[in-house]
Amino acid sequence: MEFLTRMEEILLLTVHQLGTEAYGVTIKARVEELLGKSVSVGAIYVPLDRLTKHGLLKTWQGESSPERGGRSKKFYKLTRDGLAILRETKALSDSLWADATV
Amino acid sequence: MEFLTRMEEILLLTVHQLGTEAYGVTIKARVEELLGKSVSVGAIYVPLDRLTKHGLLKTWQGESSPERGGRSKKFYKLTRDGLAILRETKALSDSLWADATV
DNA sequence: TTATTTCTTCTAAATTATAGAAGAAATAAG
DNA sequence: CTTATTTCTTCTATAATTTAGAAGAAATAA
Repeated sequence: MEFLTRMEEILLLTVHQLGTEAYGVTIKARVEELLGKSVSVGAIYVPLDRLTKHGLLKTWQGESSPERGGRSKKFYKLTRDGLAILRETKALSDSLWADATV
Repeated sequence: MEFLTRMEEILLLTVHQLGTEAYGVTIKARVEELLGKSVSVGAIYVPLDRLTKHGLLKTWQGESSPERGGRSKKFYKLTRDGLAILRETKALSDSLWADATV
C-alpha cells in the first residue's frame, strides 16, 4: 500500500479536524499554526488538488458569505478512502516510534 | 525550522535503531520490513547521502568482512543535529495527532 | 583466472512541494 | 454607477525529493 507524504498527512488531518469549516483559507491558517511558519497558497492548494484527484478528498462549492470579499468557498471533506489511509498512516507512524528511544 | 520528510524520518530512525549495524543493506532491509514492501537501493542511498550532506548523519568506512563479497561497508550514525531534528519531528507528529480522533 | 557475492555509486525520470502572480466573485465607498 | 477593496481560488514555473535499476568496486570461492 501507499503511504502519505508528510504534507498529505497534515492536510488530511487538518481537513478532518476542521470539519464543516475546511476550505483553503482555514486549512492554510491551521497548517501554519501547526508548523509555526507561514506557507504559500500553492503549498496548500496543489497537494489538496492532488488528494482530491486521487479520491482521498471530496469537494463542493459553498455559498458566498455575506461579507466583503465573499467569493464562494471550496469545501473539503475526507472520503472513505481518505479516512482509511489516514488511519493506516497513523498506524505506520505509531509502529515507527513504538519502541524508539530518541 | 525545517521538518523531515517521511522518508528522512524513517531513515534517521532506522539508523538510530540499528546502532552499530547501520549500513546500506541493513537499513534497506529494515525499511522494507517497516513499510511491508521492497524498495530500490536508490530509494535508500540517495536520501542517506542528502542527510549526510546536510549534517544530520555522519559516515565512515568499515573493514571488509571475512565473507565472500566483502566489500567494505559504509556505516551511518546520527549527528547531534540529526538526533535533535528527529526529536523535533516526533514532537510535531505527536502534536499533530494529539487530539485527533480518526 | 573467472565466477559469484556483497555492497555502493551514479543517473535519469517521476512525483511532490513551494512560491507567488494572476484571476474571479463578492461587498464597500465615493 | 464605477472603482476600490477584500476574500478566495487557479494557474504556472521552479526546486526538491523519491524511486528504479544499471553500473561499478572490492572482496572471496571455484
